[in-house]
Amino acid sequence: MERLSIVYHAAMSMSRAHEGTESRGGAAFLLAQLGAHGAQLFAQRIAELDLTPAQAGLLRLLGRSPGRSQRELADQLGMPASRFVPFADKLEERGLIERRRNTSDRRLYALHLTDKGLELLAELRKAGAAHEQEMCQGLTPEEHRQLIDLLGRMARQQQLAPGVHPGYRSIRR
Amino acid sequence: MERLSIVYHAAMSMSRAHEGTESRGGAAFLLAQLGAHGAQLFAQRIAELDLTPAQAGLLRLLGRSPGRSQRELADQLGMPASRFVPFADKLEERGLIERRRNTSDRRLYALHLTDKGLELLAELRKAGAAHEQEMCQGLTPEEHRQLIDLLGRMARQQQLAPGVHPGYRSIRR
DNA sequence: TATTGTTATACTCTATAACTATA
DNA sequence: TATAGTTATAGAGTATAACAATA
Repeated sequence: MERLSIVYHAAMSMSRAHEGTESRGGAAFLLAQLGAHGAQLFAQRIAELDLTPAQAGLLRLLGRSPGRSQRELADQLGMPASRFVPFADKLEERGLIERRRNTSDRRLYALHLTDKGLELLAELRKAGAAHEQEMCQGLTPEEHRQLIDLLGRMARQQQLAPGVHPGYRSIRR
Repeated sequence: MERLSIVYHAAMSMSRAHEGTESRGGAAFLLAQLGAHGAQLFAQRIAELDLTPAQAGLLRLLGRSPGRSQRELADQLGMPASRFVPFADKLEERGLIERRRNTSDRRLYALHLTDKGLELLAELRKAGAAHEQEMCQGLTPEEHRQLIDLLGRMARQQQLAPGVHPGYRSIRR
């Protein structure tokens, strides 16, 4: 594997020799650039579902672990509880999520997806798969796997929680 | 406080349980996650130089191509001209850049780095190199080259301009 | 008349903190 | 007394658009 990728890298360097040796910066800059670009594309894509990235994040979160309290969810999405309330209100008005009172501790709401919310989450996953294709269309399947491996290890090494990223705050609709 | 530690332990036990085979999402999600994370780290790092990411972007831009007009620069940084004025004002007050009237077309200002600005740009480049190291410390040198190659090709395929990324707008100080 | 740079204003976000109800 | 959820408010940040100077 290691030897193969070295050979591959050398081959690509040669094939790129024609196209000039433009410097696009280091990995960190490229990550920021591609990450922001991809987030923009994804935001545009899910706008067709009338969703913002933060709303999509909440739907995904509820799909994986339903019944969480608003405060837990707000923390995980990186927003203050006071902002979470009107944020959840909109989704509730659209019939995508519902608040259920916790019977043992009546201060807490447990948030759940409705059937309609589940359907939209399925649409969202299709959009995510299409987005992945769009972003990685320049890579071979093997390179695609390689990239996911490298990025996954970096994410773990940076102690990033799987499935939650700190950029929801800054992406506008 | 109590709540935070519960969340923390839950997250840690999750990531430990699935270590190795944990799904961290596709490449697009990892790019967004790592890009946002890296941008945050970088913002913290250059805050020691009393710079925001957007300010750093302008200094780098002027380092590569001095003498541009404010409007050109505002467009490239993705901000309206009306916001660019007070933005450049601050850097001018700090003696990092200067506005020079274009003699042939007296409507235009040509923006240049001062000597002090050039010195700070050198510091900025050191910070950038250290940041690159911090982000990629989990990779071997060969893997690092591989990653830059893959990302660079993706960036070109997505028609992203080298050295400018669309995220300056959304990153806060 | 068009364009660069500038200023003013109105608007959107956002966080802080006060408030209620439950514990 | 402490916490979940909610509401109110004040402040920051922003874009829109009007303005002045020059072409």
